[in-house]
Amino acid sequence: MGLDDRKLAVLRAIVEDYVATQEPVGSRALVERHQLGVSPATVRNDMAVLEEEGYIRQPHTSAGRVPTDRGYRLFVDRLSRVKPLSPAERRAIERFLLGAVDLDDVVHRTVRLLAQLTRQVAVVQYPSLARSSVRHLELVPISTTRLMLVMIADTGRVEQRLVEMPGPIPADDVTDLRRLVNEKLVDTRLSETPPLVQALVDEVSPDLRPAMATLASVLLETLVERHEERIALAGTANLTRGGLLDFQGSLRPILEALEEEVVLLKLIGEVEESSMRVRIGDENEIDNLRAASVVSTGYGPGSTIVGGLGVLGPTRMDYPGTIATVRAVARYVGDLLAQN
Amino acid sequence: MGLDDRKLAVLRAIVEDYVATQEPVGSRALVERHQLGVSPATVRNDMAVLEEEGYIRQPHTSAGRVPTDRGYRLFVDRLSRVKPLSPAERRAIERFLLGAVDLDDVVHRTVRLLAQLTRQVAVVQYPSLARSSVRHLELVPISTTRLMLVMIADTGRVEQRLVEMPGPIPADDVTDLRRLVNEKLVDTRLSETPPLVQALVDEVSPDLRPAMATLASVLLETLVERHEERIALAGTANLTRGGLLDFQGSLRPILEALEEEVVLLKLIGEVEESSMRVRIGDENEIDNLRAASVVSTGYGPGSTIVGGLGVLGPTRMDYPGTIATVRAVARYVGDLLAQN
DNA sequence: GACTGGCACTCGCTACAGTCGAGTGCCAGG
DNA sequence: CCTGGCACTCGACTGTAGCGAGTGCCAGTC
Repeated sequence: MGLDDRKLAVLRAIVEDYVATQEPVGSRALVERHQLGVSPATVRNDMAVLEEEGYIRQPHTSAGRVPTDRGYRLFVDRLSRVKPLSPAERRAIERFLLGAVDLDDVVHRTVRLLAQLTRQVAVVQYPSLARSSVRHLELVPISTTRLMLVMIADTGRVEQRLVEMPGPIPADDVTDLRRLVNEKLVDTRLSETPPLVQALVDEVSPDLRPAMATLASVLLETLVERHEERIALAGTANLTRGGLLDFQGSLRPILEALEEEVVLLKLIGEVEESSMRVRIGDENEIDNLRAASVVSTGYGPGSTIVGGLGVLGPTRMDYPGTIATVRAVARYVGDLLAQN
Repeated sequence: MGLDDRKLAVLRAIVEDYVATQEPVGSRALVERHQLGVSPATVRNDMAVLEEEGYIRQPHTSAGRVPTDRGYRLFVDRLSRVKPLSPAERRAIERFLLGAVDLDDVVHRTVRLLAQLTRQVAVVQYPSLARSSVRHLELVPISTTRLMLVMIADTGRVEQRLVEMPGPIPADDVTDLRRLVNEKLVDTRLSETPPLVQALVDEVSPDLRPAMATLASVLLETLVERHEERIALAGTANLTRGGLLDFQGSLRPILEALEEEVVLLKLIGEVEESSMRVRIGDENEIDNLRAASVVSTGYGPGSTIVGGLGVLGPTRMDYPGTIATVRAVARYVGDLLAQN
C-alpha cells in the first residue's frame, strides 16, 4: 500500500510536533498547527492507515499518536528537510576548536562541543591506530631492563607502553633498535605492520634478536591485536533532560552501555566511508540501547577516515538538527587534522 | 546535653537499619531487630531526644525516623565498627590489579574495581605531576619547526605536548636541548621546577636560547601552571540503584558535577596525608553534591602520596564497608606503584 | 470517490471520600 | 527511669465519579 503525499505530510507533522512537545499529538492539534488543508476527520483516517502500517501508534486508546521507530526511520529517510546550521552555531564550532593545542585537546573540545550543541551525549573516537601511520617510534630507557616505547602517529596520537626486556640492555643497543624500527616502520599503516615487524625480528643481528623479539611482541600485541582504541565521552547529564519519559523510565541500561568501551566503539567506530549513520531505537544491535538513537559519522583529514564521532539521545530527537550538527563538527575536526 | 550510651546505640541501630532497608525505621522494628533490652516506648523517648539534637528526623509526622547528615557524621566518627574485608574481596582486589601492565592500565583497573566493590561511582586521580619527579624528557622532531615533548615521570605517568618552535631547528640542536633539559630536570619534583627551568634558559648558549625559551614556556605552562591532572571515572550506572530515592529524585546535578574535572579534583585531589576523608551530604562544598557523600583518601608508594581516589554515593551508604574498601584499594595500588 | 461534520464511545487523569495501619507523643503506674 | 496503654496523626491505598481529549464510524455533501 502506497502512502500518498498527504499521509506523508501527516507523518512528518506528527514527528515534528511530537519532538517539539513531547506529547502525543491528536488530529485537531495537527490541523491547527500545520497547513494541511483538510479537516481533523480526514487526518484521522490518514492516521488510521499510518498506524496500520506501523509508522505511528497510540500509547492509550484515547490518546494522540506517537511515532514508532519505523516512523522515525521513514521520516529520516524521506521526510526531513535539511536544517542548515545557524551562523551562531558555526561560530561556536570555530571558536571552540580554534584554540586546540594538542590531539588530546582537540578530542576533548570536540566531544564537549558536540554535547553542548546537540544537548545529548557525545562520543568521539580518537583517531584509530589501525588507520594511522607511524610517524616516529621512540625508545626511552627506564631502567637497565626496561624501555618505554613511545609511538607517535601521523594523526597526532601518542601511545606509550612499558617494555620489560629479557635482559639488561646497553645504551648502544637501544640506539640500534630505535634506528631499526624507525627505518622499517615509519610511514607504514599499523594495520599493515605485522609482517614488517616479523621481518624485523628475522633480519636483525643475532645479539639484538631477543630484545627485538620482545619489542616486536609488545608492538603487535598492544597496537595491533588488541587495537588500542580510545574514546571520549561527554554530556551524560543530558540524559536526564525530558524527565524520565525518554528511555522508558530507566537510565540504568544506557549508563551501563556507555561505560563499556567496546559498546561505544561499536556505536561510532565502525565507519568505512564518511557517510552519516542513523540508528533508531530497535535498529541498535545493543540491547541496552533499544530505547535510544545514535547519529554517527566518520571524520578525518580530507576524505580519509581516521575515526568516528556521534551522539546518542532519545529516539524522540531532533534528527535533522542533530544530523546537521554532527556532520558539521566532523567536517571541522577533519579540517583541523588536515592542517597538521 | 550528653547522649548516653543507649541513645548512641539507638542512633547506630537506626543508621544500620536505614542503610539496609532504605525505609524509615520505627521504634518497634528497632527493638525487634536489635538487642536493646528496652521497650519501644523507651526507644521513642530516646528518639525524641535524638531528633531534638538534630541527628535524626521524620519524613512525615507518622513515619519512622531517618538519619540526618549530622547523624551520619556522628555515626562515622564514633559509632561505626570497622568492617574487615572478606577474603573474597581481598582476592578480588589482588586478582584485578595483578595483571596491570601500565600506569594507564593500573588506573583503569583500579577505578573499575572500586566501582564494582562498593557499587558506587568511583574516581581515581592519576598520579599528580606536581607530586612526581621527572624521570626522563624526550624530544622528538615532528617537522622542521615542531617538536614533540614527551615527559616520563617516576610514577609512570607519560605526558606529551606539541611544541611549535620559533624557527627551523636542526637535529644537533635537538640533541643538545634534550641533553640539557635532562641534565637539569631529571629527578626534580615538578612543583619545584619553575626556577630551574628559568635558569636553563638563562644559562644556555645564545643560539639555542629562543628554542629553549619556547620549550621552557611549554613546560611551565602545561605541566606546572595549569597542572595537568587526569581523572578516571567508573560506575556511574550505580547512581541509578536505589530507584530515585537517593539523590532526592534527580541525577542531573550529580551527573553534571561528575563531568567537571575541576570538581572531581576538588573531591579527591586535595589530600595531604594518607588519612581517610569522609564528606557527608551538606558538608560537600560543591552545591550539586549536597545529596551525596564522598569517601576518599590519598594513595602512593610507601607513605608518600601521589594522588587521590575515592567513591561517591548516596548519603545513605554503608560507610564502614565503603571506608574499608577504599582504604584497602588505596593500599594495594600504593604497593603496586612501589614495585616500579 | 474523497472529504467533512456529527456523534457515540473509550479511557486516562484528577479530585474526593473513606479505610487502614504504622508510628508517634504523652501519661499514669510500677 | 522504664513500661504499657491510649488517643492521635497522616501517608498509602482503594473506589467512585466527572471531565475531556481523542478516536472510529457513519451518513451526508461536493
